[in-house]
Amino acid sequence: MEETIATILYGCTLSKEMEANLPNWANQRDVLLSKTEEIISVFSNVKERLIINQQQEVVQEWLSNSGHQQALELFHAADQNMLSDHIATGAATTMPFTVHGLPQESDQMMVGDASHDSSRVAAATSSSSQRQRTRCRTGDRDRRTFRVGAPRMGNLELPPEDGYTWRKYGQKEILGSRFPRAYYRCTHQKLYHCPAKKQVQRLDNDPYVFEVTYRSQHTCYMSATAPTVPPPSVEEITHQTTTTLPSAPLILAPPTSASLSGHWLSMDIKPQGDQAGTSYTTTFDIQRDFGHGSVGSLASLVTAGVGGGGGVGPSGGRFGREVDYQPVVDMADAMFNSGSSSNTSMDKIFSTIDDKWDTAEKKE
DNA sequence: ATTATTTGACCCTC
DNA sequence: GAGGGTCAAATAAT
Repeated sequence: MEETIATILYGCTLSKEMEANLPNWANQRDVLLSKTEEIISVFSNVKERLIINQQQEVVQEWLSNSGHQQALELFHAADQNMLSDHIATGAATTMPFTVHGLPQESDQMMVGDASHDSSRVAAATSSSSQRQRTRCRTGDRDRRTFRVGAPRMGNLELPPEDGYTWRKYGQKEILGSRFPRAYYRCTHQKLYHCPAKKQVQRLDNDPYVFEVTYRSQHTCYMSATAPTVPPPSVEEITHQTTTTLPSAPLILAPPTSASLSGHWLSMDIKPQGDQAGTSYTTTFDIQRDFGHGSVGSLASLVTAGVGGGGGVGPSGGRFGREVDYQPVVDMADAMFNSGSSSNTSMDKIFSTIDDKWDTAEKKE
């Protein structure tokens, strides 16, 4: 932990250096890019360390408390990339932690039609054998479906956060499902024309599991509410998405620090439109990010707008009012995973940017 | 006053 | 026409 703190302090030093030299560097894009990437790198490192610690603690605590020998085996299996077998045999039911990761394109690619997704989901969530109609709406082409565990304590209605702020715009009873389906869109839809949406539905046969379907990509990388480490919760490990174009490139890859910083530095936040025709089916298993390997997957996924496996609900919302964008604050915010974004010196530095954005927004 | 949620109605696709 | 998805007015929370 000491090493982590030291890394944080180093990152703070770099940030202060940037703050102090900002007037000089303002016109030196390359320098800004370089420095920003350095800072991002440092804080990404910090974040990974923290995530590792948290996940390990949660897993160990749960295992020690529950005495689930099967889960213990599962955990080790995950560590050895053997989880698919467990899932296939039904062993992987619930795990008290959230695991996000990148699907491997080679992992059990399933050829399917996006339009069949809802049918499949409905069929899976309904005990009845009622056959659902196939649909293929325009927006169905970019869908990624995850199963996310609901918290076992507290408000069972709310799956864990996924780091984004969503605004609920609808709810509908679904034929053959006991529970209604909730529809969410990105809170920043207006500001950034962010097309991201998600649907959340509780499984019929397991009310503790939500099926979350993400549609379209986030174009608002600078979330006002920074990506957060989901609380310890049960998360279905099977992730399923559908594809009409098996050869379509996966867009689940997390943004590189360069790509992210590119967005952040340039403030070039433009609608990227739907990734038309890029929906896909991928079934993949728990990621092997515990204790080793690439641990930044969670943060990366969330940051990338991929919808890293879960979360629902009126996050932000009335419990966390939307704030004006403070790009660099958010950047640091995201890196720190804090969610608070005020009272920093960065505010002053970028207040002009805020003003400009506010003005632009009011013009609309 | 502002922003989010709820919910019935409407639209779109099959 | 059926059913899923979205809109938008009403309502609630802050």
